[in-house]
Amino acid sequence: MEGRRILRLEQRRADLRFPLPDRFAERVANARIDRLARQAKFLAAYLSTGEVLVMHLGMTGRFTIAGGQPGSFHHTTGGALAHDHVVFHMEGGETVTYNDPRRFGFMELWPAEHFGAYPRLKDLGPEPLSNGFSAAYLDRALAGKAAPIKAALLDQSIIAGLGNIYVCEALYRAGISPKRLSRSVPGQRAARLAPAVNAIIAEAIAAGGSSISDFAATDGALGYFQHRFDVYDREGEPCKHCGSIVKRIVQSGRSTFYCPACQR
DNA sequence: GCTTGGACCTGATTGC
DNA sequence: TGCAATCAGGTCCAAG
Repeated sequence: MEGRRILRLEQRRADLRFPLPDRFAERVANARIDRLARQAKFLAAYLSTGEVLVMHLGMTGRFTIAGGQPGSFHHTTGGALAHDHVVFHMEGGETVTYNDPRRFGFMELWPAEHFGAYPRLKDLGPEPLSNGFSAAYLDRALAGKAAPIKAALLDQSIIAGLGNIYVCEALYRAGISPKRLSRSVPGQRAARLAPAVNAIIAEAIAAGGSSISDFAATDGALGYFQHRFDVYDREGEPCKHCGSIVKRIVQSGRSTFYCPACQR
C-alpha cells in the first residue's frame, strides 16, 4: 500500500470497536499512502491528505490482499468472507480487506500535525527490541509496583507491544513466577527478564507470529510460533525443562500458564 | 494514583 | 444432535 493511492474505500458497517471516522470513505478517497508504520500493536498509514489512518487488529482482525495486475503483489484468498468490514480499493487493482469477526479492532483518522497527542499512543512505554528497553529500564519501571509481574508486563504503558501469550512465555523463559509482585523483580530477575522478552519477540517474529485459531498473514498463511510455546495453552502437560505439570491460573481476567517448579 | 474486573463481540470447543 | 456454558490473541473505563 505504501506509495499507492486509495482509489476508493468501501465501508460496510458504521463501527468496529469504535465508530468508524465521519465521512470515512470521502476523507481517504484518492489519498496516497506516503508511509506505513507500526507502533506497538497499532498500524499507522500517513496519508497525502495530512491525516494519519490508525488501525488496530484487536484480537481477531486481519488484512487480506487480493486482485491486482499479473506480476504485481498478489495473494489469492478463498473469496468473500463473513465479517469483511472495510475494503480498500488500491491504485493498481488490488483490494485490501479488513476482516474482524469480534470487531475488537478499530480505525481512526487523526491529523498528522498533532499525531503526538493521539491519545491511544501517547502513553505507550518503550518497545522490546528498542534502545529504550533494558534491564535498567525494568528496574525503574517496576520499582514500588504492587501488581503481579504478569499484569505489569501486559500494561502497555510499561512495555508496549506484549500480549498475553508472549508475557507467559517470557516469564517462563526468565524463570519468574507470574504471581511475583512487580517490585520484587528489579535486580537479578530484571536482568533475566529483559533479554527473555527480547528473545521471545524476536523468535515469534521470525516464525511469522502465532496462530491460535484465526491469525493469518495477508496471504492467509498461518504463523508457526505456537508450535514452540513452552507453557502457553499447555495446562496439564509436562514442563519441557523439569517435567512438572504446567498450571493455568487467571490473573486480571486473563489466563496465565506457568511451571510452578521452574518459575519462582 | 494504582489496580482490578467488567464490557465490548462472535465463533469454536466442551460438557451435559 | 442440540443446547448452554466457557473461553479466546486487546483495550478502555468505572469502581474499589
